[in-house]
Formats: sequence, C-alpha cells, structure tokens
Amino acid sequence: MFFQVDPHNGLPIYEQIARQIKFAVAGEVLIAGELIPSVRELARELTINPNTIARAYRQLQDDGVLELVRGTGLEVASGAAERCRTERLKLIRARLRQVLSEAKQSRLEARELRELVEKELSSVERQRS
Amino acid sequence: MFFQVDPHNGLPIYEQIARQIKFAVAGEVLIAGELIPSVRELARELTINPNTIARAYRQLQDDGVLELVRGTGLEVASGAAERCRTERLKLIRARLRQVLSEAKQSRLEARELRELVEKELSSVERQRS
DNA sequence: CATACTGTACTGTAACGATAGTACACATGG
DNA sequence: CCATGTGTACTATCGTTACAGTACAGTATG
Repeated sequence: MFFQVDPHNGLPIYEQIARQIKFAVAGEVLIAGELIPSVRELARELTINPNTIARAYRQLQDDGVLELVRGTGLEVASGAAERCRTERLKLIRARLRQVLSEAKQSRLEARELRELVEKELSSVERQRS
Repeated sequence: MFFQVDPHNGLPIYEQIARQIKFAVAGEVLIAGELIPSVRELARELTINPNTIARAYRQLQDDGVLELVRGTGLEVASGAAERCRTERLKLIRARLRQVLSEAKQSRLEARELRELVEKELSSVERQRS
C-alpha cells in the first residue's frame, strides 16, 4: 500500500487515511470486493496507533465505501467507485477554489497568480504518473 | 479591518489572523508605522477571545512584522513589507503545489485537472478585486 | 493625579486528536 | 479444538487550541 500520512498537515490523520482510501477506490487502485489492509497491519506499516486507523475505517463504513466481513476484514463495497469519483471531484474542486481565492484575496496580482499556477501545474504533470 | 476567520478551517484561528495580517502588509493594505487594531478591539469585532488575538500578535512580533510601542499599541515594522511579500509567495506556492500534487496522485486525469484549474482560475479572476 | 487605554502574563476549563493498553465476539487455518 | 487474526469498544493520558477571567506595568489623555 502506498499511503502517506503527515501529522502536521492540519488535517487529522484518520481523515487523511479515509480520503486516500476513497481516492484509491475512485482511481480503481482498490477494486470492489478487495480486502483492504487490516487495522493492525496498516498501523504497523505507518507507525500509527491502531485506534486511529480503526476510526478511519469506521468512517469509511459509515460512508458506504467499505463493508464488514466478520472475522475476516473490510472489503471495498460494490458501487463505491462511482460515489468516490464524485466525491473526489468535489473535494479537489473545493480545495482548489480555496487556495485560489486566498491567493486572490492576498492581493497577489492576477498575472503573477496565473504564472504561478501554470508553472506548478506543468511541474506536477511532469511527475511520474 | 476586513479580516475573516473560519473556526473549522483546520488552521488555528491565531494562525489565520497572523497570516492575514502578513498578507495585508505584503499587499500594502497595512503600511510601515501604521497602528494595527488593538487586541480587545479586534477580539470584539471578530467575537473571538482576546487571548487568541494576543497570541497572533505575539507571533507577528517574533516574526518581525510588528513592533511594540509601549502603552500605545503595535505598529507595522519598517521593512516588513518585503519579507511578507516573499513569505506570501512561498506560502501560496506551497499550498498550490500540495493541492495539485494531491489531485495528480488521486489519478485524476491530467486533462480533467487542467480543465478544473482553468475554470476555477477564471472564476476567481472574475471576482471583485 | 486619575482614568482609560495599550500589551502581556497567569490560572483554569473544555473540546479534540492521538496515543496506549486491554478486552471481547467472530471467523479462519492448522 | 485451539491459536491466530479480524473489527470493535472501552478507559486513561497527553498535547494543542480556544475560551474565561483576572491582574499588572506602561502610556496617553483629561
């Protein structure tokens, strides 16, 4: 698994994990019916408290992304990909809007902002996919 | 003063205030030598605890943005505009990079992402300056 | 001088996120 | 059957953020 967690991100860790799993489902890195890493395993891998992982998983169940298979683990719910794709788009759009709005509000000149965006965008596109 | 604070922003309130003041200094909305609103006044205006405002101001002093005039208040330090401009650019660039990187990492297609950015960018530019 | 305003310091309380440790019901595999 | 591995629940502790209230030194203004 390729999850990354940053404790100083502002976002709570359990939130980061839940979101990354949703994004993985949206991108079909995790497929319906597939078992996800166990609470203890992922906790060991990320050196994070199992309770924190469990909280993320509980939230994902509440959101209908994961389903419990008793005694075995949690699997990706069928039909979750669609919903996750929608949610992913909404989240990214909101984040983007917030950043751009802040930049604009800070009286950064429009030209400067557009240059910055162009530069970072092409920089990101040049990364390994 | 035109400060806005959102308690559910992830960022601590004192951090939001400090940043907005830095941005105001960078954009020369606040000029060197100018007195900023008093702790109690700003607290009343934003309906926020004075301690929280005081904490933001203390941090701004540590960063050399504000200078204490004893018994009178805090004024914008001379030469702070330059440093604030630099810091503003760094902060916005970092935020932008993070959002775009997340979007890319979530397997959103490059074309989709670019469209999204274009749309939001022009939307923001259309706002009141 | 006296009042009212500055920033600052201190204690205490509450909520939240994260950690630590323990315990339980359930299912799988030997 | 039994050991192991699932998720889940519970209590307790710690640090950070924010709030509430009080107090104090310093300065401007009357």
